[in-house]
Amino acid sequence: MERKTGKECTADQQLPALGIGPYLELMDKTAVQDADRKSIRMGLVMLWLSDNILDVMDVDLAPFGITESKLDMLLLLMLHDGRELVTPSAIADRLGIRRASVTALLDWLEKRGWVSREQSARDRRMIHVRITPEGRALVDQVLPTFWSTCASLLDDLDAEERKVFEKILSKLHQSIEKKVGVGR
Amino acid sequence: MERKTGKECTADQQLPALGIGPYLELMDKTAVQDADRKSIRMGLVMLWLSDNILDVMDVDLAPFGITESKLDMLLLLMLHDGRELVTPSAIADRLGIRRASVTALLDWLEKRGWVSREQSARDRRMIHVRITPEGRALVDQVLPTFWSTCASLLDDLDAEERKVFEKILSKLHQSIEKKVGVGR
DNA sequence: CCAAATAGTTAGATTATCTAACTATGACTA
DNA sequence: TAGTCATAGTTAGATAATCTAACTATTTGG
Repeated sequence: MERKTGKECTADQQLPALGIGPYLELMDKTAVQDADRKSIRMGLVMLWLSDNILDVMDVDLAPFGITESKLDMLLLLMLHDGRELVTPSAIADRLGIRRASVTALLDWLEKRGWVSREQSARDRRMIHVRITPEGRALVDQVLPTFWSTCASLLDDLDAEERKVFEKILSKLHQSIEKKVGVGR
Repeated sequence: MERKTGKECTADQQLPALGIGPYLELMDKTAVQDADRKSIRMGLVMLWLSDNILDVMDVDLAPFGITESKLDMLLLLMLHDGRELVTPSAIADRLGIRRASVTALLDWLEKRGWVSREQSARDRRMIHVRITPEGRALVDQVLPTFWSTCASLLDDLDAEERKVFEKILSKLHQSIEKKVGVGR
């Protein structure tokens, strides 16, 4: 909980946010019903973990010159390649972002030659987006790291813990899906 | 796993990223050792949860016109108020961000009257940052929501599950702390 | 045939970061 | 004490990932 002081931070990367300590301290001062304390404490850890897990992935992907959002898009294209024609609108739907954001992402990926755009002949408003061989090569290169980073999140859990955690995770998944799903 | 299609997304808020489904599909196509599959799958869920947990908190804080980063800073100031003089450098250290970023955050908070800056008399290079009564009022107003959002993350877990999850969380906490701690 | 819907882009904004360079100021040393 | 070095904070300028609103084609349906 205590931050190491001393040596100056020289990182050239994004660093995670405030630890949990200060929050716990504040919670103890705040009038919170005793029964809730444990849940809150666990929620705080989950929040902290969330920040830092994303950070770990960011850092691991960085050497490949790609971010999670962009990898998401490439994977999506890879998955549909050959099978279906993918349009920016469809991508926006799938990724849950706006069409304008997709345009920006595609511009970036296209500039690097990882995706290509082609106007549809049937409906000239539409664009077909495809991953290029270079894009595919990049993904092939990144995936092993991606998988191993995913798996490494559980490194310190033993077999028994993994077993129970699996069930808990799936409950949490559903639970959060319900929450974020509201209003859509 | 499957996205609801149909109704157009009309949200005026940030939406979470690609679900897990596409990743699982890709994993199955990729040459991954069978033993790892389960860990990877769980890691993927953790990644998804991370994105979405932060999102839930963002959404819950939004009505107060504040974000987690800014709340972090206010809480830090609140905690030290009266006890210690807090400088931007110290804040940067505590939050793990650069001094320049602290300047930006403070500018924003100061503009709204939630913090104040005052030059130190003893060392005129230094600035003392304080939370204002208005800032304190804001925090008092936000905290109940913050706590309840934290606690609500565990809503769907029963007593038994919470008990085991607590241990798992603390292991994960340590484990990730070790990872992000490397190189600092 | 024309109005309305749809697809994609552009323009401009926000949030949260970063690095590098700059301005004071203080501290130590020759 | 003058000169150099270190420290504190800010500024300037960049990037990433988003958003909204307005715009341009193009298609569709009455």
